[in-house]
Amino acid sequence: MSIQTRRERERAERERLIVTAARELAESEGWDAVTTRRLAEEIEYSQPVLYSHFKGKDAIMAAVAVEGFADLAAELRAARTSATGPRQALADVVEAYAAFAERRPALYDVMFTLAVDLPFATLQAPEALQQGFDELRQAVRPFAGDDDLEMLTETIWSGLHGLLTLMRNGRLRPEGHRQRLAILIRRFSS
Amino acid sequence: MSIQTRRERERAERERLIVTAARELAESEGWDAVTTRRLAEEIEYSQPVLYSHFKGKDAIMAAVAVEGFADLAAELRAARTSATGPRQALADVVEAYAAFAERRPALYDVMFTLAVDLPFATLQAPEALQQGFDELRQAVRPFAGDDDLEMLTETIWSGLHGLLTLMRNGRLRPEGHRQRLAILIRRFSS
DNA sequence: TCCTTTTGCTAGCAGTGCTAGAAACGAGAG
DNA sequence: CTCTCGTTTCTAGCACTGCTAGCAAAAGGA
Repeated sequence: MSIQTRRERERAERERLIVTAARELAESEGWDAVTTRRLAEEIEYSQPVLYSHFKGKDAIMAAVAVEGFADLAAELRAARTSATGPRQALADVVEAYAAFAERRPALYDVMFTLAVDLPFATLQAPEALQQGFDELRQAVRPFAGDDDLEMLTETIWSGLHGLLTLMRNGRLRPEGHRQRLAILIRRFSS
Repeated sequence: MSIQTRRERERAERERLIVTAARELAESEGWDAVTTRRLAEEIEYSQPVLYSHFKGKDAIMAAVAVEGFADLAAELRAARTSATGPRQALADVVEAYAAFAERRPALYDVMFTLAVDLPFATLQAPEALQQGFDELRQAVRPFAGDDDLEMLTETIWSGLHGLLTLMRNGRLRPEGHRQRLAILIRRFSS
């Protein structure tokens, strides 16, 4: 029994090692630099070891994304709960979301832009993702008016996501970034 | 002189052939299927011929994108000019934009999502792109209010883009799609 | 007809994700 | 302490990617 559990523990540790290495490599050099060979070298094992833990590279990326959802949810929660008043809460949550996307672009990409095989807008979605969305929903609630809260939250989220991705891909001028964010918030909080 | 011009004409024709083949292949089987070998086979020339026309695969994709900008601009213009009244014009332009993105996802991706080496939010941007953006700007103008028209247009565009990309990547439930679009328009046209 | 220049091809490089089959390792039995 | 049997891990390789050097063929001019 003891030997078995030790092995399982070591296996779990190595799995975490893989996910962490993938995330760090992606964040420092971009996802293009995350090759199976490079990753294997980083964890000091040979390539096929990766495939004994994950079905393929996509599965590793998905695991990184799930890790990211937890981080994002925590930061959104902190922003919302420390704000004074509903108007400030919405602004702060939006600000925290934008800051996360700008500070960790590679992580953000795998969470929301790249095609990974994960359930999203369903009950099977990762719990951390649902918690993160819930933070945004709570911040939006006071401004829902006649609109359906779920739909409104999704729409604001989309607007935010669009602003951030178009900015980072060079489709929008950086100068207007903050002003556009302000317009988005103002139009959705009245 | 005549021989020279004939050669140039034939070269230009072949260049169009490459771009068209790339676009059609991408639209029918996705960008993953657009490999240089596959493309070469499609145009019935060998691989290196592609590199005598374009610097690399990215340049071919950029050329496809530019073609797409012209198509989109035409559709937006048609939508705007045939609408009755400013409110309808904005709704129709948004609708036309969404329809374009949904009908031609691969083309839309290379235009607005994938990283291609093209100037965007500057005077050096492709003319068709600027014309397309101008259609949206004209439709937004009546609703600018105190907001800067340019910024407001960019913000609406981003919202639209976010809704469409998150939808297509499975991050949003398809059921609410039209409702979310309606919320976006309503919040930005008052 | 011969020569020169342009044009397009064959073959190959270094890299990718992924996998089959061999080798090394570790745990228990004698 | 040694041997055997299952796991675990590695080496080597496949089929593919974008891209390019250098040779062969075609075309135009003398």
